[in-house]
Amino acid sequence: MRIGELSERTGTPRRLLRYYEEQGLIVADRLPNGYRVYDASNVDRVMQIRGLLDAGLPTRIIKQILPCLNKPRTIHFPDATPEMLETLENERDRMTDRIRCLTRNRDAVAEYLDAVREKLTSGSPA
Amino acid sequence: MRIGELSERTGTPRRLLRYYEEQGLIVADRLPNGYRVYDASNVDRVMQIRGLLDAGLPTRIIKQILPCLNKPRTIHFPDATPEMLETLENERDRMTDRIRCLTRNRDAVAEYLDAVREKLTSGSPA
DNA sequence: TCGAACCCTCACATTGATGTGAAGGTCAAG
DNA sequence: CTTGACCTTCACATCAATGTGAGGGTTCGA
Repeated sequence: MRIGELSERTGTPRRLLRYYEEQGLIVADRLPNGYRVYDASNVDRVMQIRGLLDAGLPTRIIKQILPCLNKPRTIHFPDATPEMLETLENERDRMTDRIRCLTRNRDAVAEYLDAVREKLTSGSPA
Repeated sequence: MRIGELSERTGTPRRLLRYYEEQGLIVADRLPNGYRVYDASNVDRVMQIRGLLDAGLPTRIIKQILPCLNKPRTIHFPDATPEMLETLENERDRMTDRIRCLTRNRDAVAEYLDAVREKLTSGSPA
């Protein structure tokens, strides 16, 4: 598929697909005329990238951890340098922290919403 | 306390404390000479703001949800407009999505690290 | 052959969260 | 009174993730 279809399938502007490529997050083959071509695997890939971005990771980190997440079982250890492992461990811990923080605040918001809803249904009965 | 102490206690650059104030996330009293003064409650507040920011929420959303998270039990429903409630519900759901995504990826990273570690300890024994 | 719908690169603009520094006021201690 | 450590505002700089559009090629169907 070409960039337009990938864009539609992932809900991602073409501009960003090119940006992700520029940042080294995805690779695209080229047709003789220069058009980018993608296969189905790129859809998941882009989704994952978007998820990680939305989760707050910057592209330069995503670029580092992506290779580790690709082949779920065929993990080959490409270069696993000590620094890289350290980065990964730090990032894993940061993610855990984020999850905790997010969960705490999400629960607080949810609690508030529940309280409001209760108040509304009891306070001004239908 | 003045801005320097709050900065130290929260690990937040003064610049950002002023920025948060500018964005309406915190309020500061002023001494006659114009210096900002804070009380202890601001420490928690700032921590919470940082957590939410790090979780990926923009200041304009944080500004909206903060009033709901402040007085944990003394929830007063200041203005709880329908739009506001909708924003909150959307945000709660987005946070849930983020948590799911983050957790999935965190686990993948962790799994990778475990696999690498196992390989290392078995492959090249100490 | 023409137009529509693709695609390309290049490059400047914007937004949010920050860094950084200039120019200057305040205040306590030496 | 001066020095140093605070504080103030203002304003420009940066970085990542985006938007946007100009200028131009390709492909395909009417």
